[in-house]
Amino acid sequence: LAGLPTIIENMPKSLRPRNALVAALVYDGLCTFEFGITTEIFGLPRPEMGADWYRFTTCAVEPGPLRACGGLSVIADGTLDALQHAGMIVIPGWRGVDAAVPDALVAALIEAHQAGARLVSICSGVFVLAATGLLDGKRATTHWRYADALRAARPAVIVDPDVLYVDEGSVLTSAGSAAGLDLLLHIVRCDFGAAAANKVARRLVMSPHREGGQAQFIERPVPARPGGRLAPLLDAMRERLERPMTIAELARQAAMSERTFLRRFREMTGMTPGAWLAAARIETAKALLEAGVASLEDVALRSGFGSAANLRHHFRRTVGVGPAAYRRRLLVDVIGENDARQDAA
DNA sequence: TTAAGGTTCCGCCATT
DNA sequence: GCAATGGCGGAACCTT
Repeated sequence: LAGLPTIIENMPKSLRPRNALVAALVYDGLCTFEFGITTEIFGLPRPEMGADWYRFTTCAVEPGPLRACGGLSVIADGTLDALQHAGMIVIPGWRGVDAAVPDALVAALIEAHQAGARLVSICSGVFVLAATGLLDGKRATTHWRYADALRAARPAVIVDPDVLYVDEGSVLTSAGSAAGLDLLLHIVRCDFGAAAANKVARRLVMSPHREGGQAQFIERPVPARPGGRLAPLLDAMRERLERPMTIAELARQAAMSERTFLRRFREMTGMTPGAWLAAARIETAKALLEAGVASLEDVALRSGFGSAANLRHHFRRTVGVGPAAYRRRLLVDVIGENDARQDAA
């Protein structure tokens, strides 16, 4: 990543945001976490990203100091009038799924959208976006708990509760709270390329791209008696993924027969032990590849796949590309653009 | 990529 | 009578 500033400097204009000003909405009952991640991605000084990086401002929906979750008071930079200058408007979680959206806010968002602004909602912020009518006929997502409420509030919106975010071009929506980070990183990836998104993700100490949808985070009923017995074993399995584990050994540790262990495991996790181990090992392998571990044999041994051939087999089947291709893809988007332009020159 | 041996998973049924 | 458990056998999958 040493050459990142140069790469960004030479980046084609099509990859750059047309208008770098990001405006975050602030209102009474503001969700502090979602406002915070918006600030973290777009509001922190990042001189290493070059002069074209986002500029950040906040716009108050209502006058005066506003209350945010956690007892904070917030004074915004400007009012709704400032939205007309923004290239992107971020709407953190709204104060309630049934809370009315002020007419002035709806009008300001529609006007900004017509002027070319991208509208981005996190979690229940989608209810503000839906009120504008700009989501009608489009796919959108929100926290899985609010999916039915969104369908009821705006039947014309195609609600997909099983994804982390939906990009419909000029309107983008994300699932609950932390999925907002995935959407904001996706926006950075679209605007500045994969290497820039990876760099921001690394500074956040998070994965640059999470696979899978919300279903994996929806609570499953856990049987009170046997489920509790397996929880320590799952922790132990996570801590020694690099070692081979047999069903017989795991069942013995859980003090159950193999047959009962398989039943209890599926009830608790929704997966078989083999599938659970494979998924956990794939995530470990991805982290090792992203961290720059050199040989695939080493990645395979440290993630528990035993051999590079076995790692390739599972990785390709789960992720869709081989581990080497996955590692290359972390940088190829931006560097490839740069190389192609140099070739053309 | 393929093949073969080993392992896992699950339906079924008997037992507790 | 019901629910939980455990063994068996075969198909599917994994590993080398």
